[in-house]
Formats: sequence, structure tokens, C-alpha cells
Amino acid sequence: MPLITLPDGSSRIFEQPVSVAQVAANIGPGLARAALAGQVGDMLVDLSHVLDQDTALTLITDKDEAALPLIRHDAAHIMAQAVQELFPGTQVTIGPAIEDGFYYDFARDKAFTPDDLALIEARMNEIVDRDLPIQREIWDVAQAKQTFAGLGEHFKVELIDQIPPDEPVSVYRQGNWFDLCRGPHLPNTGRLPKAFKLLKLAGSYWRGDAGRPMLQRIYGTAWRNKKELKAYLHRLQEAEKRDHRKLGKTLDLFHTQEQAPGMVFWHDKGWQLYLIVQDYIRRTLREQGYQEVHTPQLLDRSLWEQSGHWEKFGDMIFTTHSEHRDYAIKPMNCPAHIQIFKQGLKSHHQLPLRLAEFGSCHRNEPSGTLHGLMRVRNFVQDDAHIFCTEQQILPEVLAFIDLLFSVYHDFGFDDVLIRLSTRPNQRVGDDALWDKAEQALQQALEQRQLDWELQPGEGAFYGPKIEFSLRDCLQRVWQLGTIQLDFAMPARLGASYIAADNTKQVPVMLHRAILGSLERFIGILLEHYAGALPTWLAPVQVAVIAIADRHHTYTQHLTDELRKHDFRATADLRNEKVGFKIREHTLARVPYLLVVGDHEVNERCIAVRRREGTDLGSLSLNALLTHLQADVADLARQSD
RNA sequence: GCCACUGUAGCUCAGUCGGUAGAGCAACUGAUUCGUAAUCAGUAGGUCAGCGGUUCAAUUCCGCUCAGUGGCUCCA
Repeated sequence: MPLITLPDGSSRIFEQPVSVAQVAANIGPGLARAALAGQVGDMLVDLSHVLDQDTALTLITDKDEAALPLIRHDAAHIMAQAVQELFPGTQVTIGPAIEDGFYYDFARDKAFTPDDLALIEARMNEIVDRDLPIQREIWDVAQAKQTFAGLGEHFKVELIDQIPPDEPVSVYRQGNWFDLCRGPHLPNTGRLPKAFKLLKLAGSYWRGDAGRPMLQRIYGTAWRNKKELKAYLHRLQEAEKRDHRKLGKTLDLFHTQEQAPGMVFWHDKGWQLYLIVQDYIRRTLREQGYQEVHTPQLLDRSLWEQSGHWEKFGDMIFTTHSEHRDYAIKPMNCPAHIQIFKQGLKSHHQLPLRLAEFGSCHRNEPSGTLHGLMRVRNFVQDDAHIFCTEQQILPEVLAFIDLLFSVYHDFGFDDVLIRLSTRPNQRVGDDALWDKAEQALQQALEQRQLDWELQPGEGAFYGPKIEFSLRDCLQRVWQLGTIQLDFAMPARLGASYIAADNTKQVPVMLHRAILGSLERFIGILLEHYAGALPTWLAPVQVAVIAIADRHHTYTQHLTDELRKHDFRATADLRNEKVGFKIREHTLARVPYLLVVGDHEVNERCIAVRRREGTDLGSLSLNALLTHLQADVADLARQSD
């Protein structure tokens, strides 16, 4: 006699076990028609799921956000059915719902073509029209293996082998097609809203393992209705406009070319931005008690062998040689910073010692991983290494976290993803040290009450790390900041200090960066603002526009005055109409446009317009300077 | 690195079922001196990514290389 409690607090009692569908029908015919699935606790279940105990139940309809994963997972199944109907011999593997859509990985000798996507999509629509009932069946393991093996579905057999013995082997059948799947699913294929679209083809390794076969992945998106689909596709289009590679070109910031893959040619405006960002960090680090140092670009290979990098990353280190010696073009700064630390005897009074460097590093990243400014082969990090005692770890990590958030806030980023990565399989240092290191980082996160995600096994080979990531315009996640604990490297490279008890001790080293690579950070920055940077960051802050030749002197005078006050201003004296100039500077995302005509010259004033089109009226030079100073001082906190 | 796709003027793109290419914007020249998102006219601009093959003929078909794009793997 199950007692079913509904979200509104009401409850119904049933004589015998009932299915979710029966509960819906019991409430009303409208709900029975609309119901797609049920939710028991956190678990989504099929409409056919039988409830035999007292429980709370939520019925899911297409009004609920919770219906989305269900819809997407069904879209994946229906796509798989369509593919197998159209391309016999194709093996199915896995096909989950993901953020905004779904994918399915197939094994097939021939490659799918972009044209195939349209065919598959058409067949999916047909399968929806067939309105096939979707039924869950529980199979015996041996029977399941035999059936899938008989169909030549070797990947599925491998999946069955990995289902824990206490879990049922469930199969979902729609028409004469079926797939091994945990579920849940919609009751009929006809319930899948025709608001899906196949988007792209991609390769993917079976089980995410580069040593195993490459499968063909088809990505799609699916929504509750056509309106949502349209909105999503529009969102993708808009995201494309924010792409930093596109902005880099249209705003004349940087370019890349074949002869230097993964390396950036910074143009004047882009380099201005780069330097502004760098100056800001340089100033901030000084204030926080860091010393700035600068170390060689080339270091003998023995140093990298000693540090362990040569063994682990040898094939990604660019090298050069001279007079029978091999040099690494440095892929990172830390061994060099240890050399500075090692100069002269260090006392515990000098700790924590914080060495910062904007060191240009080269890493021979695999060609397929390069991506605009986000993943490059030559980059500069706002890198620093803190040498300290074990007791100083926690306060240093806390101070770093606080600094990082204050910096991100100044740049306008408040939505930060935090991940704690712990010991990997391939590592140096004993487990007692790893325990200590991981606990220290976790404790810092907890003290600051931050939300974080654990990534077991993802730490660096010398220590655990916290990663701070942001998303780009297409929601791809990129790591920017990091703090990594390292008990190994200082010892390997022979760093030590004299402790209070007059013994020689090995310092702990913290590797840390706030922005990470300046290149990547600028990429994220551009996408975040769609190129319309806050005034303090804009390469050109003010464009002074002359209406006619007779206004040139005053225009030039204003521009000079602005420059004298450290604003980045440019005079536009071209023989063009105002409208044309306004349009150009607006498209160039210049925050302030000043228009100079007869009125301004006569009254010694300036007509001020913001790039968004707002008119700030007629200001005196002093009033303008005050306004600009306030805007710049505000950083990204609330301007725009 | 792996899978797929793409590479035409400075930019955005069209085009050739094989007969050496075209638009808009930008550039240049001239006219215009203009009040808040495109003034008008004219001119010039391309070994169709590179190399090789097939062919009477290749930018177009095929192969290789390079680079880019989307994923996957990797990321000290």
C-alpha cells in the first residue's frame, strides 16, 4: 500500500504497487498526457517505473527543466537508431546527454560526412513520427552479452562486462531497435519534441583513451520546443561574434601565421593591452611583497633532468645546442627561480621569499591542441614561486586566494570555477608529503568557504594544485590561475635555508599564477567583453573627432592635453563625415568619442559621446578629465 | 598526436560539372569641408596555402605537406 506524496504536500494511497504513469493518470488525464518521467528523490525514473513503497514523487513534464536531460538522452538514442538504419554495420557505443545537447559515439569504417547529418536528422524525424513505444527490459548478463556479440556490437559487450554484478542490465527497446542503457527514457519516440539539430562531427577515443580506437562522434542539440532551439542557435551565432580570434583581427590587436604556429604577433593595440595587464599585475605583486626577477631563456638540459621535467615532458621541450651542449628553451621558470634562491645562504628570517617573473616560456604543445590565444606554444605567465616553511603554507595559500579574487574582480570576473587536483599515478615524493600537501590546500579552500570540485589524480607530478578557471564565449573552460604545492623540486635542485635551530632545511615551494598565461587571459578578457574593454584596459580610450579642417588645431590640442594626462587618445583629422568617423570608432570599441566643431572651438568645450551611443553632453576639458579619471580608477568594477 | 572538415584580393565571401577568377568593404587618386553608426566618382589589387600526379589544359580531379577550425587525448 504505497503512500505517494506529491510536491504540493498532498498524498495519495494506492492498494498495490503503481507505476509513475498510473499515479499521473490518477491525478488527472491532462497530467497523464503531459508526463514524461518521474522524479524520486534525486533520481529520474521512467513512467513505467513501479513504486511499491511510500515515497515522494515529482512528475516531470516538458514544463520542467528536468525534462531536458531526458529529451537529450532520447535524442541520442533516436539518432543512434537512425544511424544504424541508414548505415548498417555501424556499431553503437555510448551516447549521453550533455550541457545544451547530446552526442553519440559510433564505430564505422567509413567516415560520416557533413551531408550525412542532414540524412540522419531526417530519419530521426521519421522515427519520432513512428511514435514507437520505448520499453525498459531487464536482461540476464549472459543473454545480453550473447545478443550484443551476435549483432557485432563489441563495444557494448565491453560495457556489459563492466556493469557491477549488483546492478541490473537494462535494455531500452524502441520498435525493433534496442540499446543497452541505464535510462530513464521517454515513454514513446513521439514524445521527443521536434526541436533538435545535429551540429558537428568529431573524433573521440573509445573510453577517452588515446591508446584505443578512434570513434566518430556526432554532436547535436535538443530542446523542449522550437523556440528554445532557435534561441540556442542564436546564442551560438552571437558567441561567434565574440570569438577572440575574430576580434583580434577586426580590432587590429594581433595575428598568427603559418610560419610561427602557436605563437603570436602582437600589433600595437594588442600589445598596449598586454602591457596594461602586465603593469597592473607587476604593481600588485610588488604591493604584496613579491620580488620581480628575470632569468635566462636557455638553460642546460642537466637542470631539467635533475628537476624531472626532462623525463616527463622531454618531447614537449624545445631544445637547441651549442658547442656540444644541449639547452632547453625554458618551458617554465621554476628551476631558474630555485637558482636565484640558492645564491647565498638563506635564513628562515627571509621566508617566505616570493620570486615573480614574467618569463617567456615555450612548450611544444601538440599541433591539434593549439587554439588562438588560449593554447599557444609561446606564452608569458604572471608566474611566481613562494619559498616558505611548512607553517607558512596555509597563510600564503590564503593570501594568494584573496589576491586572486581581488584581481579577477578588478578585471570584471566573478564567476570562477575552482578545482582541487590531487596526486597522480606518476609522481615524485612520498605519500606522507602528499597527504600533508593535499590537506593544506583543502583547508585553505574550506577556510574561505569556496565551492570547489575534486579532481582525483589530476595533480602535477610534484604536488597537488588548486586551479581557477573561467569560461570562454562557447562555454569552454580554461584554466587561468593556479597554486601548486611542491615539496619535491627544491630538494631535487638542492635548495635549503638555515632554520631557527641552526639546522639546514629544505623550503616548501608554492608555484602560483593568477592570470596564468597572459595570452590566454587576454583571449578570455576579449571574449568576456566582446571587445568592448573597460576604459582602463582599452588600447585607445578616447577618439577626438574633428568635423572640418578648421577644427584641427583645437582637436589636436585636446588630444595632446588628454595624452599629457596619461590617457590614450587619438585625433581623427581625416576628411570624412562625422557619422562615418563615429561609426568607425564605435566599431573599434573606443569608449569615448569627442566631437569638435564650431561650437566646441568657440565655447572651448567638448561634445562627449560613449561608445554605447549615450550622449554625455558638452563638457569642459577639466570636467572631462575628472570623468575619465573616475572611470579608469573604477577599473572593471561597474563601468559600462 | 588522433579523427573530420576548411584554405580564392588586406577583410568577409561568391565562383569554375577541368578552358588561368568576381562582389561588397578596405586601399589609392580626385571632388566634397560636412554635427553624432557608412559622401560621391574613378583606379589599382589575386602563381586561387605549398609541392607533386593525372590531363592537350588543373584554382577545380587525385596524392602528399603545411596551417587553421571543431572535437578527442594531452597540458609541468
